[in-house]
Amino acid sequence: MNDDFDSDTGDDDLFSDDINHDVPFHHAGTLMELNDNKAGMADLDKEKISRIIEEASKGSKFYDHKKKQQERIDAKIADLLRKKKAITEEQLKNASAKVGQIVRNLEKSRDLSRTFVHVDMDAFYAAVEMRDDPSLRDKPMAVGGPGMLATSNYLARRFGVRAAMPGFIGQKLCPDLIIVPPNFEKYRAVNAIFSEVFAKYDPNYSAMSLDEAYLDITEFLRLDQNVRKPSDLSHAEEVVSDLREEIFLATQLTASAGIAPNTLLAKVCSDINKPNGQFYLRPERPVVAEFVEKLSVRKACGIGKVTEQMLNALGITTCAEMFEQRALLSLLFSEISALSFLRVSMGLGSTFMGDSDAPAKSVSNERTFKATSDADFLRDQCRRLCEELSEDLVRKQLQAKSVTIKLKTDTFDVKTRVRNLPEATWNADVLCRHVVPMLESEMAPKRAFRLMGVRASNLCEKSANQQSTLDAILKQPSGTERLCPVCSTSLAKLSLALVNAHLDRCLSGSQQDDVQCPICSGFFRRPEIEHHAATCEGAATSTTPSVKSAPIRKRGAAREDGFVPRDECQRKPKKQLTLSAFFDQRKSES
DNA sequence: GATACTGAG
DNA sequence: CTCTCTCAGTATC
Ligand SMILES: Nc1ccn([C@H]2C[C@H](O)[C@@H](COP(=O)(O)OP(=O)(O)OP(=O)(O)O)O2)c(=O)n1
Ligand SMILES: [Mg+2]
Repeated sequence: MNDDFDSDTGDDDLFSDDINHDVPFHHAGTLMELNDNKAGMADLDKEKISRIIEEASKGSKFYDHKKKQQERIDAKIADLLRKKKAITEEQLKNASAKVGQIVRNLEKSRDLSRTFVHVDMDAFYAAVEMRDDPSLRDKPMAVGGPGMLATSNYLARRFGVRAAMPGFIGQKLCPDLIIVPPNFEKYRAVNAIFSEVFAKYDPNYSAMSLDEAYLDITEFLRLDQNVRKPSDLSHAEEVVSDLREEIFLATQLTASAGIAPNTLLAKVCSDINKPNGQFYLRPERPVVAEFVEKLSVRKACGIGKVTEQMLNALGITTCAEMFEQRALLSLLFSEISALSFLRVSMGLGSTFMGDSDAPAKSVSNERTFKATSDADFLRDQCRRLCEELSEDLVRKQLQAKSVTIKLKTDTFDVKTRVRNLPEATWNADVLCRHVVPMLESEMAPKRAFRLMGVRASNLCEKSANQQSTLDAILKQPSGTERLCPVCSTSLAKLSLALVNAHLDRCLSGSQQDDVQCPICSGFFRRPEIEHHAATCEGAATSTTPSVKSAPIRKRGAAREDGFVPRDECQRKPKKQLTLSAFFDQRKSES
């Protein structure tokens, strides 16, 4: 075991200047200039920040919930420490031997041959808003609403204003804080622009969100023949500097980047010289070892607030300490967790690109509202969530075999209930018929909810085969009226949800005579529903969103339990095609 | 298999 | 007044 990971690291200061290459740009008077005013007159220190936050939240239901949550974590930690106490020398010795073997294997698998870059836009949403409204540039601002902030600019961060903080608390920390509502379409458009830059450096880049991506530039470096001025910078640093410059020229926004031999390290590195900087970690084992040694475990992607607390309780703060305790950790945590801790502490990370086109495993839709126990309101909310989810499923050409309802009480306690469906579906009515009973069994006169959500999982994709038939349908001249391919009823005036409901029912060959109107929940005979629904919908959309009372649901005959006719979405490869064709049509119209 | 928990952005 | 939303993976029973 003398080949332990940290056994041969030198004493050189590997963070000295010749290794830590910070490469800022020097655009005169651009965004994001932190007037580095010293012991900030306006700045708030940590004490003051937490005091204000504390005062703003004390006594609230949210605060109480957080407290209870923390108590559960403390109990878990106490458990962990008890478990640790019970471990014998003998067990530790055995574990140590086992882990030693794993360490050797991991070490053998270490690959320093590839160059990964993690690119992360600086204060992304806020930077876009500042770019487009110069009056915001020298002011503390955040993007979001009074209830929640998505991010803040760097000036606001000095006051402690951060992402995932409610806006009203942000304003207590910083009375001059300007809160701008988000423009997601804009961020998507900006993302599309700099994504083209990513693609030039790695056509296989992997986007993690609208503002960050991993690139493997190994290949690019091999092919890059650009002649550059002599400099202290490595080839990789030059290239990444170019990349960031290109992003800036294309968007007027700055990005930060980390360059390292794997994605885990690249991500950590992108944070080091943020904003508008980059950090290069040389692909040499001792350099990586030294780097990781001092690294706080919290910096590793996957180790969050809770795990950090647990590790801290074991006396582990840095990755070096985590490596020292590897045998103990293998006894206290699951195999998966222990292995991931070990990899982090050795500075090992992924050296290949994640599947960016991996199929989705779930699709969900949830909404927070004013806490209520009103049954009609909740059922109505539930139905809307199902309808919206259904549209999403159709758009993505996915059907669900399981559906989950999520409820959050006014005290912030969350409950989820799943139900497996007899047949995969994307039909809003079907989803709804399964979800509503789950909702009802959780409702109690006393209990008020502040959030409801519906999730589709166990997804199956509609086949490409079906997709092609759909294309044929779409080729119809745009002037022609859209008819239901099964019953030939005109569908021109119906909304996406209604067309969905109609087609699904028609295509399923359902024998059911009663059809429930998705708007008013009333039941109608098949030939009448389309006309009714069109008018009903017109009325509904013109009224305020918070319609308290939908008409009472009358239920004719049998089948309370949301039973789905067996052939609802079975068979009919061809007809399903038709269905999706319709939706694509509608989508391109709107 | 169902539900809760953790983490990310 | 006012503490998000979506998705993935893991833990626990
Ligand atoms: N809880 C969160 C965290 C982030 N975001 C959004 C807003 C951010 O602009 C964007 C990118 O997230 P980052 O963590 O990269 O944060 P920023 O880009 O805003 O700042 P930084 O400069 O620290 O990267 O994602 C969000 O909506 N909700
Ligand atoms: Mg960012």
